Amino acid sequence: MIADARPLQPEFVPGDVRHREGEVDALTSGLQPITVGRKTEPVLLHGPSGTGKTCIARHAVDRLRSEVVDLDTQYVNCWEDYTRFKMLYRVLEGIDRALNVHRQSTPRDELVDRLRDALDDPYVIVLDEVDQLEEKDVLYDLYRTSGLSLVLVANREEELFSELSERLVSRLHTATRIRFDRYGMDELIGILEDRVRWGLREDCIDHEQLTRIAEAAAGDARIAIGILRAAAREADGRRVKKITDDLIEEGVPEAKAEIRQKHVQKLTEHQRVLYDVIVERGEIAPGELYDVYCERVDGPKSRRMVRNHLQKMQRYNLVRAEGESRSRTYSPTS
DNA sequence: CCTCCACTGGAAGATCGGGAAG
DNA sequence: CTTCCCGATCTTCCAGTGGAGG
Repeated sequence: MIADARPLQPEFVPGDVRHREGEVDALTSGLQPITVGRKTEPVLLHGPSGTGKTCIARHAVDRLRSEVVDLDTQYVNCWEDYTRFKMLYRVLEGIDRALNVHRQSTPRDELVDRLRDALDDPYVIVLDEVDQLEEKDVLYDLYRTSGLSLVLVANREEELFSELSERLVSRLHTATRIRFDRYGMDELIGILEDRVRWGLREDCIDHEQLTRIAEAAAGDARIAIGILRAAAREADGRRVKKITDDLIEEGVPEAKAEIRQKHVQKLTEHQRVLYDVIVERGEIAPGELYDVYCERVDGPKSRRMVRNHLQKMQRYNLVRAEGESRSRTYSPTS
């Protein structure tokens, strides 16, 4: 059934992006100055997840690189590299200047200095999930670096700006902002059709089934593709030739579980224990959660640290917190 | 209404680990 | 070798919040 698995992968960037022509044009013209060797004002892409922000950022940058000689580019996911140090390290990696910085004990601004010294060619950085950055001020350091062009990707614009310092907000005022809305049904089906054509053998899925997937995905292309991938994989496993409604129905929770599983793997031992307890109990009060956690673990951390862990798991969308202060309970996200 | 107290999240400072400088 | 430095992690302290119960 699966002829080519790549178009079904979440990271896949199609050579030609569907239904986002306007956004692509806006981004391309925002990056226009680079083609004549100048740096650009930052471009901010914002909108819900699965609306193509990352995809289009990568697509536009790829295309730019084919037009401009000596253009350096780098993609950084700030969810994974969320500290100042890690993020800057990745940025330096993009121009091969990360060598010899394997140490953490690099003087505070050495990384920024090194970046400024090293830049002679124009450099475009895509900062994905930029709202996950712990220390947003590092954006200001990047902003002030000449020759550096920033493409920022965030879920919610207002939330991002509320966490930025005064000077950054005023700087980013001039930024090109491009808003992404959820895909409509027809758009989502169109995206799925492409992936089916590129990735699956012919006639293994009908328009009706694609419609079902699009419905279940609620405008989120990443989930839609995830469902398609899960269903196709399962069909291969069972050696059937067609994707049926049953397979899609099973694919829905699997696609969501897959995203969750990725995050669970990144948890530390202590975080994992907390997560397991919350999943077992379904819903649990903070005090009880802490008691159970202490019983299960050698050398339990302080309550405060546990709260940090719980916050992190909320960011990862693994755990939901409901209520304030005394009435707070934690539960797993379904 | 008032008081109690479990709970939250910010701030400050202690501690650890690893690499650099002396 | 020791000392210093830095980021990461963790603890301690605390003001603020809001439900429970006089």
